[in-house]
Amino acid sequence: MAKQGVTTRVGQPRPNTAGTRAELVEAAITTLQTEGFGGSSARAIARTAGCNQALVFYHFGSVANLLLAALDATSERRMVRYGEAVDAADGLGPMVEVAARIYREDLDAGHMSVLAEMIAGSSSTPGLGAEVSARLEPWFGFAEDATLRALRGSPLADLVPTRDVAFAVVALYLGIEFLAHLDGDRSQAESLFSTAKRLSDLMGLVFPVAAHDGGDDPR
Amino acid sequence: MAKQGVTTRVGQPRPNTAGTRAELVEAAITTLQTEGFGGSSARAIARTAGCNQALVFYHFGSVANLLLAALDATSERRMVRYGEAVDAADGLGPMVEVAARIYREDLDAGHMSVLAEMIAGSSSTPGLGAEVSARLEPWFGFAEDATLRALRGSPLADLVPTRDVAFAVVALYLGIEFLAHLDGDRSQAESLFSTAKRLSDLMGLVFPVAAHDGGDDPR
DNA sequence: GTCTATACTTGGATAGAC
DNA sequence: GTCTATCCAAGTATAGAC
Repeated sequence: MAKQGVTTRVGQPRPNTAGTRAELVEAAITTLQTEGFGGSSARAIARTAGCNQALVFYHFGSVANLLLAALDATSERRMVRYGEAVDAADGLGPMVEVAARIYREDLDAGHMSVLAEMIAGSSSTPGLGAEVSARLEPWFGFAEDATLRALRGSPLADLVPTRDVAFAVVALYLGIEFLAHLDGDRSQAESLFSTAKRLSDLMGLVFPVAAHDGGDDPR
Repeated sequence: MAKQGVTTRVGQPRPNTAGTRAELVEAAITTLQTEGFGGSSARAIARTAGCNQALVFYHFGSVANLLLAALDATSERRMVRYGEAVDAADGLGPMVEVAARIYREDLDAGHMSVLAEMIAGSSSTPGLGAEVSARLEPWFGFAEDATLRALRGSPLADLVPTRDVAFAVVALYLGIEFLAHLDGDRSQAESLFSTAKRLSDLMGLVFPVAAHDGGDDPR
């Protein structure tokens, strides 16, 4: 029925080109970013990957599984990258700067996008919530570590429960991502980060770091 | 085809019972809450409303329009309610208490749920983002007003740009809603609010309020 | 205004040829 | 492993009877 028989490459099976599986994962990532969770069907992802729709089910069993694999892939990459950035930051001011840099880099790379879409889709897909939740756990740990690093040596460290701060930070990042994506406007987030920077500098004056030389308390 | 002809009430048109339109809006709200954006089809909503699927299109033209009407309905209700609560709060501590109370009440009533689902669905539905974004605008204004009220009379008022705080507050609420809904766990949010309360009390000691008699604006 | 019936589309998933 | 073909379910939307 379909016009074929001519020498088109369409319809020709490509034998095991390195890894269709990996290509599908990459395609799932970009499809989640551009079309959202609702637009990430097996057909849409396969189109992006340049392969057949049936391969989604052959390699992953279901669309949801492929999407989770996509989330795993970006998560691992970003976790490594952010770990380095955070390790290089000491104190509140530098950590806020790192946070802003991570935000920008992440917005471009789109990891938060992937995460946000998976969270968004979890409300409508039975069982997905638990899977996504489990994959979110390391990020709370990461944020808690960053919080400890940011407050180390400051009297604030004893006043604020790092677990709560970590939760708030993750929630805030998530909320910012949703809002920024909603109207494509980054400026509000940028403004917020620059204000945060200014306030953290101010905080550094009120609560000087104890660890270094004698910045003794003004009492 | 379907067995009919007997005296079942099924299949009998209910003439203009007060307002099917309003019933559909209510059904859309509960469907968004229980099934999420992806599960809120015309059929699902009509089932909840106990009426026919075709009525969605007769009354609203499209599913998206009905969902937007649902968002409008909850938004208006909650805006009135929160306005009263915020008007009764003066100073940082009381405002944080109000924020926590609003959070709990809202989680039960499910307005944030509806908003979150609409934001979630906006990534996949062309044109929806702009509509939702416009409906979010009043909430930024509301948060900004609450921020002004919370900081009135404190030296912090001159240090903190209220617009940035408002943006952060909305983003944080949104993020918390998504996270709480993901695994059905409220405890992290509760912990965060109680920590916020403790810190705001502490802040009240560091930056004491200048003048305050509960009446007209303290200058 | 409300219902039934239906046309049309898209998507998940499987069977089987290559 | 990859593709074609196909089945089936669910959704949007419209036409027309009541």
